[in-house]
Amino acid sequence: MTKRRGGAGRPSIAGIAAAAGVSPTTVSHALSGRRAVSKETRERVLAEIERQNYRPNLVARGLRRRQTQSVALLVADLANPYYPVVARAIHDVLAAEGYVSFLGNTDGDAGSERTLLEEMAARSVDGIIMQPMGMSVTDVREAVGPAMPLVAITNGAGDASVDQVCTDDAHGIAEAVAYLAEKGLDELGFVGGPRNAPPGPSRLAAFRSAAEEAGLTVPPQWIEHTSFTRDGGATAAARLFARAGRPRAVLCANDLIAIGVLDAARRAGLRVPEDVAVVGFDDIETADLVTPRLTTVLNPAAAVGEACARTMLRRLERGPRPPYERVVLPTRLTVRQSA
Amino acid sequence: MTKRRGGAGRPSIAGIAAAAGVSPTTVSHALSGRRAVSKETRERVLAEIERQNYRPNLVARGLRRRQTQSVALLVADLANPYYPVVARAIHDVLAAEGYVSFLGNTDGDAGSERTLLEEMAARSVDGIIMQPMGMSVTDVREAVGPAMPLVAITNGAGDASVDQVCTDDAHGIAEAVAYLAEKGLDELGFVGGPRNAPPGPSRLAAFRSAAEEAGLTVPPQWIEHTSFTRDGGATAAARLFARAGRPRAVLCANDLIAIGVLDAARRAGLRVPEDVAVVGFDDIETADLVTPRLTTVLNPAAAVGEACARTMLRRLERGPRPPYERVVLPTRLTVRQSA
DNA sequence: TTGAAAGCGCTAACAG
DNA sequence: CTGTTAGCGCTTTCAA
Repeated sequence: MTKRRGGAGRPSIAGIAAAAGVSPTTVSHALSGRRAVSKETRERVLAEIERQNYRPNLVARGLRRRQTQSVALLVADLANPYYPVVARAIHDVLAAEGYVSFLGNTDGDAGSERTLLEEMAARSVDGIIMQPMGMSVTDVREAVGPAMPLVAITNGAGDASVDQVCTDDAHGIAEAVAYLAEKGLDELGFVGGPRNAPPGPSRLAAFRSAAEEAGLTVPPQWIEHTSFTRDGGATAAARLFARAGRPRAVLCANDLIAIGVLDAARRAGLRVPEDVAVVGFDDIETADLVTPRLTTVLNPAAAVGEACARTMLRRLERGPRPPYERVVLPTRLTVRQSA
Repeated sequence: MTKRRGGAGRPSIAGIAAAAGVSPTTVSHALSGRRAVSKETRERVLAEIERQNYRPNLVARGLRRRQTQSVALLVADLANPYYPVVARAIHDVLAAEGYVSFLGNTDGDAGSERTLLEEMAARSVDGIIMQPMGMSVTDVREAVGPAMPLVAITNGAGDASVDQVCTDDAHGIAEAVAYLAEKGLDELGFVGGPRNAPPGPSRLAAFRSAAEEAGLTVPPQWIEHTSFTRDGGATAAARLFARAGRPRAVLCANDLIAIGVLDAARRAGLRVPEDVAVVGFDDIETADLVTPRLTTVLNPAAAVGEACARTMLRRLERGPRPPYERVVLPTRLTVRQSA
């Protein structure tokens, strides 16, 4: 049924206007509703649009209107099961409001982050949602300029000129430490993420202060750093378990690491939780499927995504002026079997 | 450091041209290299670009060049762990070639698929990669017109005017059936996906013919249909296990379903694999983490993504003329504990 | 090696 | 209620 014009591509507004005997302006307004159009005219126009199967060229519209109805979503690693859930929630909320999403994978690397940020800015996206890993929130703001709507997924403090959605990681971690302490497991280790990439340091800091709060001392050799992966966790835990004297419980900066720790424990012949208790962070779907079922801190991924999208929509409506929002989402301990 | 122009937004090519004392044309060519520019002129232009921190407006460029260096990726459900892996691979390959990805979530629904397809076409993406679920491959081609580069992720036959990347599901399923038959497990059940959505029917068909090949008869009541989710699998398997007489082994149309079947078996007090063997499909990361570890057919997600991206790149280079490609990727049985 | 002019397809300002 | 004109920021003829 599709009608094609002479040699060129899709039908354009000019073709519709000519065929309907009106000006392009009128076609535009019949479509957008931004100006009154008489019923008969509108019907004639819409009929012609239907006949030619016309769809407005959104690139041209974007150039003219100076807004593209698009949002960039920059994540560290889409293959990490936490992000797809966030991404899906963001996508769904945004799509319902007529926005389309660009997806960018940064690998948590500052260089890639900067490149993608510039790329997206050059594409005139209406906003950017990202979890800065290599860059600081302030860096990000500087990179995209003061006018770009920006929602950062963070964890903890920071008050740059950016809207933030953050999870109260410290609360869940404190809950976990208190839970372990109460069980008499007062020799705690921690397998954290990379030394400098969020949310590694902040979760470690939360762990330290929770341990202190609980009156526990944590020897430095029981704190390991690794990547946010299963293999990373396994390797780090292998080091931990190889030492003379090992912790009775290990908290991990995310579930993938924790699953790796379970691997290492199995290989080292340690029973979980009898010989060593393991607590994860995130509560990805897999956490409930491993053996033993993973006790972990629930990080509400879908809620984070939804909050990001809604915060972005509000910002898009309000324009770039302060004040900036800060949405804090709770985390809480989910007790299963591993601790 | 960022320089901003008078009242408006980002610096434009005109501003650079004026400041460098050349025409916009020359700036454009200094940037694109599509025409020779004298060394001195180029350096002057580039210096000015640097000074003003100019980045070309890609929306304007896209309108003019009639290509946007963007590709749409339409998946059924990003939260299904299979897709993030595909998406990441696609993203990485495409990004390396200077393409950016739009992400769309269709929920496997024909309406959403059509809407997103039109949206992406209206945005003049250079190509679309999708796994059609509600729509047929032919429908998709019709919806976007003959000129749109299109790579479909499919499973099995079909030769519409579309490039296809498909996995040889039948092979892996045949392997699984043969493996079970050899073990003497000749009473087979199947928990398939939705009746009409790919890859449900094709995997069921593959199962049927493999069973026939192996000389096994499969009673109709041992074939269940459900959604591609853990809950769906659990519900379907509960029905299966509630019947008088149940299969000795159950093949599933994907791993999520299989994990649901494990749930149901546990609830029904059935041991896996002793009372009932379970085989999944996809080999998502979780398959190796559940208890018992899931025997499943490996569906090479990252390879699928990479093949999609490379096929798209070739198509982008060659233009819309036939012939169309068909890349077939192997699947194979991965034996663990559940069967 | 460079520039002027035209125009991608749309919408907004202005005018009636 | 409708049309004319101008131009978003870029690239591409065409001409020098």
